[in-house]
Amino acid sequence: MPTIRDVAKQAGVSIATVSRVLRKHDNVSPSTRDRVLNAVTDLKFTPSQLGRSLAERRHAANGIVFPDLSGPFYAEVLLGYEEVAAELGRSVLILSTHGRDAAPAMVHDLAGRVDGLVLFGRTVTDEVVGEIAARGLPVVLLARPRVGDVESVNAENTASAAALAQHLLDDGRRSFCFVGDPATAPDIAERWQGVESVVANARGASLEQVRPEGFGEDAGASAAHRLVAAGLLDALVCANDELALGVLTELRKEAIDVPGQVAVTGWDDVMAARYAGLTTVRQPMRELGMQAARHLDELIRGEQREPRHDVLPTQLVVRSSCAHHQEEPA
Amino acid sequence: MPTIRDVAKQAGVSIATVSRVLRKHDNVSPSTRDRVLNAVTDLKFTPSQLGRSLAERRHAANGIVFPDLSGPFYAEVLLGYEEVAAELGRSVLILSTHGRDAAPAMVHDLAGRVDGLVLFGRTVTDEVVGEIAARGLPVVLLARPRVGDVESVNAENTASAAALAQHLLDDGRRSFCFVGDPATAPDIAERWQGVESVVANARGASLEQVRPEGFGEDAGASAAHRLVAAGLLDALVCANDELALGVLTELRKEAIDVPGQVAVTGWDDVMAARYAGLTTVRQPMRELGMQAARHLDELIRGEQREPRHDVLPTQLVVRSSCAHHQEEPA
DNA sequence: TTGAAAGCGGTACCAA
DNA sequence: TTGGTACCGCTTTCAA
Repeated sequence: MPTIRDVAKQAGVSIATVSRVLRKHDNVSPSTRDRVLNAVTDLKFTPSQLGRSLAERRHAANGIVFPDLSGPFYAEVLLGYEEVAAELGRSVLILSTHGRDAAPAMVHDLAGRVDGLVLFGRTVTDEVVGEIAARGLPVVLLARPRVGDVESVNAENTASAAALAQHLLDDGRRSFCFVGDPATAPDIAERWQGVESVVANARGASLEQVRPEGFGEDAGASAAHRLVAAGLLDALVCANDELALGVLTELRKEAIDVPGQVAVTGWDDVMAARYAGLTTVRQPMRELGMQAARHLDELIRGEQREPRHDVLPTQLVVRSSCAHHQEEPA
Repeated sequence: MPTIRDVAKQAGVSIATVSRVLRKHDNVSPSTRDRVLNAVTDLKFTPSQLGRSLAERRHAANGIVFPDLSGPFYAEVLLGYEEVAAELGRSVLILSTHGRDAAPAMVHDLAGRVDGLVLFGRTVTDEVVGEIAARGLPVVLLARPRVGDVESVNAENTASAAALAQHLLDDGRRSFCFVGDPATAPDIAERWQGVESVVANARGASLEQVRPEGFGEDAGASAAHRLVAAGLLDALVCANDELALGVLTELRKEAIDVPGQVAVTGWDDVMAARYAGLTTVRQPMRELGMQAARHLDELIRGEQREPRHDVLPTQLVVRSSCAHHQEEPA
C-alpha cells in the first residue's frame, strides 16, 4: 500500500503539499496539483484513515451496539441508522453482544474506535453506560430507559400495551396471559406494565405471565405448548411478533382455533405479521434508528445543550388473530 | 482522555513499560506492574485504538458492503457475518451503497479503514473490485460471480431455479412468467437462466419476463397488477420472496385463486414466506455471511493459497402457493 | 506557493 | 527489568 510519502516522491513535492491537495486546500498551484493527482492515480493511493484520524483526532465513525442481530426488528433499526450515518459522512461499526460475558470489554473496545455510540436495549449494564459516558464519548440510548443524563430514543410502550389490552377486553377476553419475560428487556417490562395496569382494573379479568426461553418462534411455540397443557387460553399477549408467530404456529398444530378459542397478539409489526394476520403494535423501527443517528451526530458536533429523551409513537394494528375486527393484510 | 504518557508519568515509568504491562509482556517486575495498573485505573485510561492500530499496522476490523440493507435477506447474512467476525476479534464496519453514484468512493474510503472487505452482490463495478484487490486488500465477493482471482462465496442458483421450473412443469404449468430483472443482480440473472434452460426445452411451454421497479413487496404488487391486466397468469416465478409476497397480496386483492388459477414462487425463504405459504428456494443466508467472514479472515492472516469459490447448496421448499404438493408451515 | 518539522497515541527494537 | 527512541501515516502550523 502506497503512503503519502510515495505520492510525494513520485510527484516531486513534499508530503505537506500532497496533503493539501487531498484536503482540497486552495493554496496549491494548478500545475503542482495536477502532478500530485497524477501520482495519486498512478499509485492508486488512498489515504490511510488511521493516520488521518490520529492526526485529526476524530474517527469519522460511530458505532451501534445491539443485544442481538437476529430478527426483523433490529435489521430495520440498523437500516435507518446506517442510512442517516452514511449521509452524515460517518462510517458505521456494529456490534452484537449476544449477552456474552465479554460484552462490556467489547463495548469499551468499540468505544475506542468511534466518535459516538448508540447503545441498544439491554446490551450492557447501566454502570458500563456510565463509564462510557464518563469517558466523554457521546452516547445515545435506544429502546432503553434513561440512564442519568444520557440521551435516549424510545418507542412508546406502556400506553400502547394498555390500549392493546383494552381492545382485548372490549372483545370479551378476560383471562390474559403475557408471553414474555419483563426482566429480559426494558421495553418488554413496559409492555407488561401497560397490560397489567388495564387488566388489574377490569372486573373479572385475570393476568398470568409465562416466560419463554428467548424471543424467537421456537420459544413462542414451546410456550404455547405449555399453555395449552395448562389450559391457559383466552388472550395471549406476546412480547414480540416472533414469539406470537411461534404461538400461532403451535396453536394451529394443536388444532386450536384462533381467534375463536384464543386471541393472540404480538409487537413490532414485522413483515410476517401481515401474512399471518397477527394483531400487533407497529413500531417505527427505521425512524428509531434514524433518530438515534441524528441525535448522536448532534452530540458529536457539540450542537446539543440539554439531553433529549424522545419517545416515538406506536400504533395498534388489529388483524384476524384477534377476534371480530379485521384489517386487510396490506 | 489520558494517553499512555500520562500513565507513564503518574506511575513514574517510561511509556515503553506501560505498553509492556498493557500488552501483557512478562518481563515486567510485579511492583512496577502494580504501579502501572494503579495509574491506569486512577486515570481511567483506555488505550487509543487509533494509536495502537497505526503502530501495529492493522485495523483489527473488516468491512462488509451491501447494495441495500432492507429486507430480511441482508439482515440474516449480516448476522452470520458479524457473529464470526466478533469471534475472531474483529470489529465490523458496514456500508450500504444504495446504488449511489458515490458508491465507489465510499467503498474506497471504507477500504482504508479495514484489513479486509466483503463485497456483496452488485455494489460496485468489477473495475472497482479490481482496484481494491490491486491495492492488496483482501476481498471476498458474496453473492456475486467471480472477478479475476478474487475469492467468492455464493449460493447455488441456476440448478435450483431449474428444479423449481421443473416442479412447476410437473404440476402442469406451461405459461411461465419470470418476475424480476436479471440485469439488476447476478443471482437473479442465474435464476433466470435456470428457469429458461428448463422451460425452453419443455414442449408447449412459454416464458415471459416482467421487470419490477425494485425488489420489494410494492414492486411485486404492481407487477402483478400489470400481469393480471395482460392475462399472463399461470406460473409466476419471482426473483425473491418479497416480490412474490407482493404478488400474492395483489392477486388476493384481485380475487385470483392461488394456486388454483396461478402458481407463485419466491426465493430466499424469509420468515414471512412460511406464513404466506409461499413456495420458494431456501438459501443458507447466515452461512453465506459466516463463510465469507471465515474466508476473509484466512486471507487477512495470509493462510490462504489458492482463491476459493464456494457455492453453498440451496433447497426447494414447496408450499401451498404452488399447486397440489404442500408442506406444513414449519 | 511550498517545505520542514512537530505532533497524534501507541508498539517494539536496542541498549543500558 | 527498564528506558530511550525510531517509527506507523497523516495534518497542520511556521518559515522560507
